[in-house]
Amino acid sequence: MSDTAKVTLLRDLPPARRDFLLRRGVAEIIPEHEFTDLLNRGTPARLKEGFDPSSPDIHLGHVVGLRKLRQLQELGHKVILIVGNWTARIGDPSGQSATRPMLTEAQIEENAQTYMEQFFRVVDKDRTEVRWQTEWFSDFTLDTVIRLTARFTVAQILAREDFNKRYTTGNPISLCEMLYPLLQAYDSYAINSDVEFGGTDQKFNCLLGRELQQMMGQNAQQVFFTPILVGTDGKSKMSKSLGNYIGVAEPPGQMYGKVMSLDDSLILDYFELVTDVSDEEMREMKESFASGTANPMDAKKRLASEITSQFHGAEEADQAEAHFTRVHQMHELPDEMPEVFVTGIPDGDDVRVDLCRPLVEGGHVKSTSEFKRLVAQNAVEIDGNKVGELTVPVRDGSVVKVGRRVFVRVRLN
RNA sequence: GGAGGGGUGCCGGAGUGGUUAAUCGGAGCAGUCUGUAAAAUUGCCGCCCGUUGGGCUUCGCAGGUUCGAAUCCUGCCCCCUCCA
Repeated sequence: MSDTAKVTLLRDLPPARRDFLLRRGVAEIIPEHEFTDLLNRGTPARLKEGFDPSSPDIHLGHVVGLRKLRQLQELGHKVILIVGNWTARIGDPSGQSATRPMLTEAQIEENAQTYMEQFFRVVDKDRTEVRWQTEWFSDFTLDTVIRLTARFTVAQILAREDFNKRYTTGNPISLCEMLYPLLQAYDSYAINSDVEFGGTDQKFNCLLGRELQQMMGQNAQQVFFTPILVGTDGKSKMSKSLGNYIGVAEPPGQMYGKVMSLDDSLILDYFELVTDVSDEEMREMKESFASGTANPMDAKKRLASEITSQFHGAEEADQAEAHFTRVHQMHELPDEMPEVFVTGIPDGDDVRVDLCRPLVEGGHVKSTSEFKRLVAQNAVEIDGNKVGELTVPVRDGSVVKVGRRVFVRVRLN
């Protein structure tokens, strides 16, 4: 590990850039003056980010912090990615519903690989050190655990807001869960972290890391909090369990579409947290929305395009936009669509076919019942005409539209 | 160890013998409308069937009572609260 890598000092950056780094998409830096000192030190800082490989998908909510890591890497700093394969194995017992099945090592390994693949779509792999928790937790003895837990008090742990709320409302908290912040704190010690990154909801865990490091004779890490991104429901934090997320691995069309379905009120937040669009531009947008001189839809298309191109490149983003404009705004057919092969009974110029089975088998419709419902709801069109029955006349090349998003071209066998 | 409460569909949460495939809310899907896969509004929302009807499988698990059970009985598993 060499510290000889070139590091760009914070004070050498143009003020605008410095400001962008320290203000844009930042909730809080603790303590801020130490952080700026660190960035002026001239040697690579060790920036810690951890994850549990219990679920492999990264979404835009994570991206807020990952973008910061990336920006700091560009100055020459180093990211230490911690794979929480030990904490994931213990399993997070939160949630009153039945015991969560323990992940096998193979599953954890698989999740971790997927996660990292997605992680490195934002963060520079060459400036990242990947460390697995097993490195330090595997040979922990009961003795070590006791000595670790002896450093903290129940009151300290209960000070954490969510524990506190659960405790006072009589909801269960398992001992295991109380151990969780300690383990995360220990990670900071194990890798000698300079700064830990996380959303504001990680405040307690990260600050505990500071304390533990100090107790154990290390420099206390600083903590860099990024704001919580609101999910596609417009209300709650973006999270996988709530299903209100936009994943970084989603196909471009879907990603673009999901952004377009965001509530207008979220547009500026998203610009701020997950794009590089300048503050001035954002200010202009805000004014134009207020004065009614601009259509939020146009800003949202810009947003969707910015986000999509970050993960899929400009070309894919343009295609996604073209598709969106064409299909959802102009109500025309997409350029490309999957094909289904059918056989049917000749009927004049047409052929009568039962579309249900091929569509279900092709995965375009969930079930037969679902298809029937759709037909009954006037949601199925063939070549632009609504159909009200299950067996329908088609010809080779006919386009079947099911609902708003599914387009399929019919091929006769 | 003692006392009490509870396990319902993707989630939350009603329902305590029949008209309940199961109120309601959220999520999801669809129609209309539109400035967009926004908003609003209406409908759908277990699976299957040549389908204004029929079949099958659902209310922790396994049996039982009954013409009939998510609802009653027995056993088992799991969760929570309080006391110790």
